Amino acid sequence: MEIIHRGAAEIVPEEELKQKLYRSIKNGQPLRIKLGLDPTAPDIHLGHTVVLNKLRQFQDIGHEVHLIIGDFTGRIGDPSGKSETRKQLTEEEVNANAATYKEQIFKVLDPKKTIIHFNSQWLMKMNFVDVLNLAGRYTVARMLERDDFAKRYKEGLPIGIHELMYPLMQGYDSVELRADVELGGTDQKFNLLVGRNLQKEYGFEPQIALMMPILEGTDGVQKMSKSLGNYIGVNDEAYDMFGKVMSIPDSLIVRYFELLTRVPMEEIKTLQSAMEKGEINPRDVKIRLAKHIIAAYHNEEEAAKAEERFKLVFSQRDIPEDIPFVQITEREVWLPKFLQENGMVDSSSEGKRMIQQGAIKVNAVKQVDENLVLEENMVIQVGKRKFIKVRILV
RNA sequence: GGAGGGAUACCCAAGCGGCCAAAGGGGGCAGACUGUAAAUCUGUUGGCGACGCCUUCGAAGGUUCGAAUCCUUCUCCCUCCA
Repeated sequence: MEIIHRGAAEIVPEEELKQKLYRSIKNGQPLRIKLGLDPTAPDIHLGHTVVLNKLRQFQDIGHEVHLIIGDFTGRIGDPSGKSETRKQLTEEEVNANAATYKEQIFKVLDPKKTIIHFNSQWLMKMNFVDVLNLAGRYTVARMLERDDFAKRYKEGLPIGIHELMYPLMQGYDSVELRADVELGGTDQKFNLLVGRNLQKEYGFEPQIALMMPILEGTDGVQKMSKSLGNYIGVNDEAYDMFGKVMSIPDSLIVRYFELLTRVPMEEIKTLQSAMEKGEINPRDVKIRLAKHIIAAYHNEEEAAKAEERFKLVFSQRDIPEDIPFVQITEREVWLPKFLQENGMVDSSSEGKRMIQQGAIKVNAVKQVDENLVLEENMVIQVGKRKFIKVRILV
């Protein structure tokens, strides 16, 4: 129970979960833990892993994870809301995304205890009678309890009938699955509870809703998301990951430890109080955090290497060893263009700006001239973290 | 169905015939300080081998030597009335 509690934002109702766990232990029957996935975003980042980690913990104590890929909604397209019409996905796209998902998700989950479903399996088969039957089990008033519906209704903004159906579809997945527990972010609370109610309506044992907090991104304010550019992807390079973790604000350190690592809570608490008392530099705690995270998605060795390189580049302001080479044939170059061609800046105008602002270094010396004669093994640096090394082709 | 108001760069928001590649703020990027933290200060924020040229102010036309600014049509959004 303590394991399950860690990091959880809310468990509804907690008492029932205890009973289910107890019963499971007694009769050796694993619980069915559900998580729904959107088939449109195949790039998993640490924000997603908050929930995945919790699933993993369930697996570790013997339970069974059921992932539902929401290919049905993805395939019919969601015409709702202001956000421009979501594009319909073809079957191939859905499958391709699902494959990517698996590859990334199994960095956290145990494949042996994971079962993947597609909700089109049952939703596609329903006819209008079935749909009405489902819809008849819920009322508009209850649907309007949901925050964003309530708000829109009050403000006289449009709510599509089909939008009212989405929670029902998701909830129906739980019915089909006979889910014991459904996980989701706190933003999913309403949907998870609809699932619970529908199960009751259909005469099954209702699921427990377990909400995990929404993780803040590296900026420390907004939720982690790819479009905001404040994410750390599970497929990120080890060194990159290290840098991103190091750039999070101090206020997030403990949270990240709790939600993203397997470090025991007592240890985290010790670190926290040590930081508060000033006995330990938050930076060093962050280094530990970064190593834990990288070890989870790469390995210990990579983590150590990343740390070493990080210290070299940032603490000692030195040039790292393993810089990518660019092969060139012309020795005399106009730097703004050269930087652009090698992906160091977006445009030559930006390149010029960078030079003016003193952001460009050649062999660790600030470069002020736009023209440059390249030499073998010359190291060109943009900003703090972008390096390339010159190799001349004859 | 009728009457008004609006659409400006990544976001918010000024501009209302030339001085507008477009004020200000936010965000981003870079520099200083640092611990690639926070806070602070500074610079920068369409493209182009560039004291000039090209594309941008919802879309398409038009007036004018000259338009983000005026006119016409269209699209979308908001407010009020029915």
